[in-house]
Parts: sequence; C-alpha cells; structure tokens
Amino acid sequence: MGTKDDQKQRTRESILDAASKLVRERGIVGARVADVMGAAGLTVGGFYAHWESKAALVDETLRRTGEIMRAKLFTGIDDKPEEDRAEVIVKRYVSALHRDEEALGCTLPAVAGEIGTTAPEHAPAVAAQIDAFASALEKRLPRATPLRRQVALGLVATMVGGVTLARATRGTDLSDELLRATRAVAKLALRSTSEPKNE
Amino acid sequence: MGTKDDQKQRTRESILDAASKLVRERGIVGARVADVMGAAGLTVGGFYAHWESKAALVDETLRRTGEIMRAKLFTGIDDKPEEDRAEVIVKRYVSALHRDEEALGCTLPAVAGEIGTTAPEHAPAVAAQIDAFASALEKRLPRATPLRRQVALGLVATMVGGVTLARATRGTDLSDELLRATRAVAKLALRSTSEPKNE
DNA sequence: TGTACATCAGTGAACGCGCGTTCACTGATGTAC
DNA sequence: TGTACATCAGTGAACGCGCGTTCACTGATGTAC
Repeated sequence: MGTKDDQKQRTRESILDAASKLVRERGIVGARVADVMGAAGLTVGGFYAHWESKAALVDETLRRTGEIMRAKLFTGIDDKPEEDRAEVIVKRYVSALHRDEEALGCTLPAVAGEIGTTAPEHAPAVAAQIDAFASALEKRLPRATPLRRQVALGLVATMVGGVTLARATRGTDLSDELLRATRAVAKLALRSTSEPKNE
Repeated sequence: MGTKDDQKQRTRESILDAASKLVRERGIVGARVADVMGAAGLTVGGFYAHWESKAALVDETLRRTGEIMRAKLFTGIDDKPEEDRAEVIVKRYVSALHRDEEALGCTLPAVAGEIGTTAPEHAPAVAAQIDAFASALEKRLPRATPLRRQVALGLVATMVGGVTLARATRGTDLSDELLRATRAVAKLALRSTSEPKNE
C-alpha cells in the first residue's frame, strides 16, 4: 500500500506546484482546473481524487505558497546589519526580477485585488498571508523603531502596490519608474523612522 | 432626429454609469454585460447598439471614471497650504470611506491586479490612469520637494496597495490597521522629503 | 509461489451553467410628399 | 395636416464556448488464502 500512497502524495504535490505557479501568473479566476492538471501532466477528471473543489486547492496553494515565498524572501536576511534588513527586503520584493518572474514570487500582487471583487471566499487565506508577511518584516526592523508593527504593515502595502502597478504597466518605461519610485518611498519612510528628527 | 439621438445619448450615459460602478465593485471580469445593462434598466441585447464589445465599454469606463475620480479626489486641494496637500490626498484616498464605497472611488484597486493576470488588453487605459494620478499628485507636492515625480509615483503605489489590501481584509481589524499603517508610511515618506536631514 | 479478487488513481467524455455575442423582431420616432 | 413608408434603439431568445464538476470506465497495485 505504501508505494501507492507515496505515488498519490507525489502527484498531489505536483498538482500543488502547478497550481502555485498558475495562480501567481493568472490569478485565482485565471488558474483553470484543467490547465493546472495539464501543467502537472494529468487530465482534469483526476483532480477530485485530491481535492473536493477548486476552492480547496486554491486555499491550500495560497497558504503554502506564502510560506515558501517568505522563506525565500527572508533568506540570509539576519546576517545583515539590523538597520539594512528592511531595505534589503524592499529591494528584493520591489525588483524587476520579481515583477517579471511572477510564477516564482509572491501571490499577493496577483490575488489581492480578486478578494475584494470576485473571490471573497479566499479572504481568510489572504489575510493570513498579509499578516504573516508583516510579522516577518516587523522582526527585521530595528528594535528601536517607533511603531514597528505599523511601519511593517505599511511597507507591505507599499511593496504589494508597487509590484502590482509595475506588472500592470509591464513593458513600459512607467513600469521601471514605478519600481524605482516605490523603493524610494519605502526608503524615505524607513529612514525617517531611524534618523533623529530636528523639530 | 435630435430627440431620438438625445435619448440614445442619455441611454449610453446611463450604461456607462452602471459599468463604472460595477467595474469598481467587481472588477473587469466580474462586471458582466448583462448585469451592467440590467443596472441601467435595460436588457442585454441592446448593448451592441452602443459599443462594439465589452472591451470597448471597459476601456471607455476606465478612462472616464479615472477623470471623474481625480476631479473628486483633488477637490479644493489647492486652497490648502502647499505642505499639507499631499497628506490630505493620502488621507482621502486611504480612508475607511474609500475602502467601503468602492462604487464611488478609484478604479485602480479593483482592476490593477487584473491587468497582469486576466485582462492585459486594458493595460494602456490603466497605465494612463496611473500616470495621470501621479501627475496630479506631483503638482501638489511642494515645489522644493526633491524627486517630486518619484515621490508622487511611489505614493500612488502605496495608496493603491493600501486600499487593495484593506479591501481584501474588509471586516477584520487588520483592515483598519492596514489603512492606518499605509497613511503612516506615506506620511513618513512625505515628512522626510520636506524636513532637513542631519547627516 | 500462485491465483482470484478488491481497490482506487487517473482517464476522457459528458453535464449543467453562465458568459459574450448575434439576430429576428417590435414599436416608437422621424421623413417624404 | 395627413398618410405611407423608413429607421433604428431596445427586446428576448438563441448561439457557441469555456468553465467546474461528475461519472462510467481502465489498469496497475495491493490483499487473501
């Protein structure tokens, strides 16, 4: 029995991988069950031996991809000096690479808009990702930062917004401009929390 | 002939209004032709006497709604002191009211994500809105602001990101937190451009 | 070790439904004379 | 001013298509004895 179950488990994983990529590339609505199965080298009908519905797959994908994404984004970050960490995260997230390689990046730019419009059933999964992302970022802000949680959450909004708009304008000068501008605003916000004020 | 044409023009306007609201509430994909016509008090079939396709309607909606939205958002702004203007815009845009009344607000949070995923055909219309929004905001930043264009563009990304995520988490504490945090980051960025640095 | 049977992941076609679009038709409005 | 005809915005049903889901079937794997 073991071998058979192992095989099924491996198939399940490959469907999840395919879904993870397609959801990031095309969003929740755009990731069709038949396309996901096709990308995993299978046919549609077999899907329901693994999940009870598309919604169940999407929910699992959102949660799992979020974890993987954070692990990748925060790799090696704690080796950097405390005051550089957040800025490095911002540079990694708001980058041309991340804009262009959606299938390997964060799910939020692709799906955040869908929650408010066409896919409200995934709100809990997305909220959990936003929260986890902000928490991970918060831990990398210097301990002395005032309103650390707030700065972290606000930077998440800034980064997601920047990448979303950069992707919407892909292929234009405006897109690169948006990436640069978003990094600049994040940097200004970060600097003004760490530098002494004179007023 | 005049009366008949006037009537048609009025019908056209009411379809546009209905589309404008539905696109902001449900996004491009979520705004169905039949629903738009129904909201305008008409039946589906008549649609094609006014536009050649749904895409044509959506494009016109995006451009027109953008203009109206900016007019509303920037109302009375030039009566305020120069150094407060951008902050007032941010407060208006990143507000609970704007999060909750999507049908009356900005189209970008609802549609930006769709461009990169399921509706690339509307990229030019959306890019034009981003650009126009940033330009309008730029004019309200104090003349002395360094990198004015960049700050304006970055703030647009921040604001759109904040409202998008706040809408995705609607009804939770995180949603209000996101609005506050986004305003805080925008404010920090704005202040650090206007205040003298000491380093 | 071999044989008969059970299980079940995956196939491929079909189902129902909702979508954008088309089209024959209607009736109110406008034009010709 | 009145009458016959033309126009065309809007109706409502139908069309084709793509989607998520279901289902009868298959063949490889596992179990019983």
